[in-house]
Amino acid sequence: MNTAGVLSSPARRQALAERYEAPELPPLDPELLHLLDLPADLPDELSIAEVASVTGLTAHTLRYYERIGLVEVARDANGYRLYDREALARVVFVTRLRLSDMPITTVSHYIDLVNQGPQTEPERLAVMQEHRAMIQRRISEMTAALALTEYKITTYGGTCAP
Amino acid sequence: MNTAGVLSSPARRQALAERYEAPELPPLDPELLHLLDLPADLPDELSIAEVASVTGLTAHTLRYYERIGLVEVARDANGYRLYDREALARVVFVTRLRLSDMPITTVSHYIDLVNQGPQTEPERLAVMQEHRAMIQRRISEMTAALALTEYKITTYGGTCAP
DNA sequence: ACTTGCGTTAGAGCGCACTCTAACCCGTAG
DNA sequence: CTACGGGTTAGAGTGCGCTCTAACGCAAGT
Repeated sequence: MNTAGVLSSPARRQALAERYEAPELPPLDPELLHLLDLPADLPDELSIAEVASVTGLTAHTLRYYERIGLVEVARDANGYRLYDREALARVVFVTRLRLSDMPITTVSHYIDLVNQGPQTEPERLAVMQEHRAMIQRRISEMTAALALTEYKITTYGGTCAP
Repeated sequence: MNTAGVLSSPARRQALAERYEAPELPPLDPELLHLLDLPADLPDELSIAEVASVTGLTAHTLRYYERIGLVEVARDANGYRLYDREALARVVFVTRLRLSDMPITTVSHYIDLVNQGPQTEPERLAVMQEHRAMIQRRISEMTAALALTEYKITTYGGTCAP
């Protein structure tokens, strides 16, 4: 069994950090895409700092997600959080939904549905279908905005006219 | 010269609304895309309610944009706002940048640069180039999220695993 | 023994972008 | 005359999603 000491050993954290640490670019959003291919050879149980490293979220945010019921996390003998594979998977899943601007209330609702069992599958499907529509709308807005921006760039300088 | 009475005549507002009114769908975002092809035959001066109709913003938001210096708007004899073509163009421009998630501070900075004259063109270009990069990042995030969502939809129900 | 560094909690605070309120003004319709 | 439907202002309030603070616990190093 892991103790808090082992989990937070500098060597281990170092190793994790070297392999998986989020590039600490500008704020939170940008390169979080690296989440989309998390390696499969992570330890079975991670400390909060390690999950933070791997996901790019802060420990504060991870605690917040647990507080509002997005994920359940086990504790060790000292009361420290131990993220197992399932908990990590949840966090990653939530992060991906958040990255596509799904409101936290909706994420929360979806997770409640999953927790309620398989009879909620039709509703989950509906949630995802609605979310897909939203993403598609957002992508076309962004594409239009990209066109405007390209136009401003190629015409240089540019005014405030649309 | 237009009086407030004429500007806010129900008939005129009705006519504008019929032709241009924003579809009042869910919240603000969704179909604001119709902004991307504003008709060219609008009156020369619009009241705040008319600009609200045409752009889909609320009058509150339009006043807010003026307050924080995103646009200057003339007044009639009664102190009512009169949006001329230039003011409308600004509002539309700001709205498009906002739709692509440019923070208001950045919009504001860009507009300050425009107001400062042509010698700021290089910096404006830089702002737009950075914005383009952000949009591209956002589009690829959304595309990845779309793929995840499609996957969840096709595999039906779905768990919270990533 | 004490400092360092990680963790814990409850709860307060913050930044953003609106959004709304209260009190008031003006012109037309009934 | 008065009610109504527009407009005005300064300034307060809201909802979201974190983000931080304060006070504390444990254990390993010097």
